[in-house]
Amino acid sequence: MITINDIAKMANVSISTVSRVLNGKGRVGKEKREEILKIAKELNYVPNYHARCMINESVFTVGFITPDITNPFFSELTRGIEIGILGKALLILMNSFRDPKTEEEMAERLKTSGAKGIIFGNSRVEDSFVSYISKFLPVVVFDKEYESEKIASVLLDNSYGAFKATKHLLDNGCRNVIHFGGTDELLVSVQRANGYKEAMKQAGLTPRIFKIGYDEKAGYKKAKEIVEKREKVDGIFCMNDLVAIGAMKALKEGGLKIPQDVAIVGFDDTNLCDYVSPSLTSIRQPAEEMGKSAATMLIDVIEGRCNVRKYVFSPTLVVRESSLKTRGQFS
Amino acid sequence: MITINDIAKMANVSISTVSRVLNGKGRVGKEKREEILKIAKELNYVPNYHARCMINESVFTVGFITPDITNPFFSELTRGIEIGILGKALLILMNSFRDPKTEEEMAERLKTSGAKGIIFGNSRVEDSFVSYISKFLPVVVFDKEYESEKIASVLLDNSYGAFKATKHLLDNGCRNVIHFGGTDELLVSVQRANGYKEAMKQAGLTPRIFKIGYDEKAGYKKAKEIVEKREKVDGIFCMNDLVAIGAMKALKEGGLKIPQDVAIVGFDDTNLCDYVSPSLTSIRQPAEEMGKSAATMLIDVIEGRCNVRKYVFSPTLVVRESSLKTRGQFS
DNA sequence: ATAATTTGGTAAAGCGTTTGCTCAAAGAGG
DNA sequence: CCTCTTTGAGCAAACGCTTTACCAAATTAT
Repeated sequence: MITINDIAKMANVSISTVSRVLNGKGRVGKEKREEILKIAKELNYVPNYHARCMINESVFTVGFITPDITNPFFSELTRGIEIGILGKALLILMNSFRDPKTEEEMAERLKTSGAKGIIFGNSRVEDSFVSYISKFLPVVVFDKEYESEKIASVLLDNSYGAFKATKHLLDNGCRNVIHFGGTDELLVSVQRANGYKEAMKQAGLTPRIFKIGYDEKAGYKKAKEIVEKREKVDGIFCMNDLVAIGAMKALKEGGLKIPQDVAIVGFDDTNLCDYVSPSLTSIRQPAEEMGKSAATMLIDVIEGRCNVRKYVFSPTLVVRESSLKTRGQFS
Repeated sequence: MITINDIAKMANVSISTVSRVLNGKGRVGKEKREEILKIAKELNYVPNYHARCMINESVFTVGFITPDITNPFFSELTRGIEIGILGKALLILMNSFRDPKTEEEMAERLKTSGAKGIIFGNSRVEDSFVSYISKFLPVVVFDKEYESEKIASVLLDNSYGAFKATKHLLDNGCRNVIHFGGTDELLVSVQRANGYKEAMKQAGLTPRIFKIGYDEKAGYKKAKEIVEKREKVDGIFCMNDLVAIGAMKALKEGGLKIPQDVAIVGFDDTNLCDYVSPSLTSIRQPAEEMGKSAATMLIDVIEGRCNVRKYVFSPTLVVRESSLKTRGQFS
């Protein structure tokens, strides 16, 4: 590795002179300046990042722990975060595959690796761990709120979104609406299940919830089962778009028409919704915006401009073909 | 920030003793050891990463510059890379949105930020820039090969893949097969277009290539145009799955049946293929494997175990419904 | 001509860790 | 009782860089 010292020797000047030239500070004669610049270039000199960091902390890194980057919702979120921190920090991406143990290890890793902040995307880590890690560096958490001053949140009213989705199915003539949800360890799952239950209750119907998971495979598998058992189902509210897409495949394979036989609503409103057929009605989370907010909030805290501690976003219903039973029947 | 020095003062020992305790090296009396450990814990001490890096470079970072993390192919690739570097390094993810200027800036940024290596995912940076940056730190490039010893490659035989795809469409009875490709700046686009041309030529047909882009929108827009102009087209080979999915939507909206009226083949074999309808025939790139290879190759170079400089993967055709014209007609 | 200021440059003090060397005290062996 | 080894702990250098205090020469003002 070539250092500022090597350059100094070559140019027959002191290291401080070299440093001044390289940083454009102080006054150095023109000839020496150019000489030094030339040598630095020739030697492909790159200032040592870590040495630099020890003095002035210019560019730092923040970590984003995501359950599954393959899910378009999270990739959009990631993009938002990237935009939010642009120029301020570097983003370290980590994929936990939804394993809480892995998430903890990753956070620990970030902590010992000089990261200046962590964003938890929709994670299953225990509250106690979040509190613990927040003692060391600022934290932003998606979809979960904490007492502590040190922990910022980006929230979406999930139960309201789920309520809307379910209500929409009911309003469109569905009576036997079931819910494909995630596991109870994930708060988001619980909230969405609650919204669904509430809507069913208000309509005087009994909710049926299947806790199946978060991806296409899970949706496909369960829907397949339901088709084979010929269960009486005319609407499914899925906890996310991937599950919905998986379910749609199974239903179609079973010869059922969407939305005429079974209407479907997803969650997240990923860009896929437009491109599956029938296009998928979904509850929109403004992923990119949410990511951006998380990032700016984190940067603010890191740079000592602590103010906002919470962002709340509203879900909106985006109606597409997969849920329009009535119109579907007559068109 | 709390340092080893603070602990030393509190415990009335020298900093070297503290360091020894914390690192489990050297011999320190039991009482002092426990005292020091206790104080460190109470103070939430975290060793300064950068100071540490200046002495022994344990955990380092590598950067991955991806054109579009939203594309499932790249998120799978990313996952592969993550798996490949697990435990060795941290991954810094950067999204260039396919802008070569941005890509250069990002690489420069990584360079000055102490990253130990860079992976370029399917990028449009100029060769000269890759050569330049490879002087500073090891580089792995997807889909492009270089002379230099310092630049490793992960390759896929794109033109063969495209050839297979086109051949498959022709074998299934298509005559008017067109190609939705990317722009010429991206080598992958050129290679796939070439494979397509070759297959058409062998069949005695004239190729028609539209250079449209890389996402659903691009595919949708162009297909819409073609539908509206009522062009004579019975097969489309798309440069990637997203384009294919966009095209499928436009065709369906135009009342055309897939595959009966128009057969479609994509590229990448992302997990979406199974879930669109009709399911999408595609050319498989083993994304996760490729990512893993890139990562291990990079780590090998960084850690001085330089050996492999190139990985070549083979594309395979994965047949699904969207291309089976003949069978489609009779089933 | 002298004092005041500008200009060009050096030397040294950190930043937080790790580690080789030194040294004292304590225990073991003769 | 003296030497030899082991154990415990400190000093100081090193990692590569920035920054500040400081000095000398050159320029300008008085």
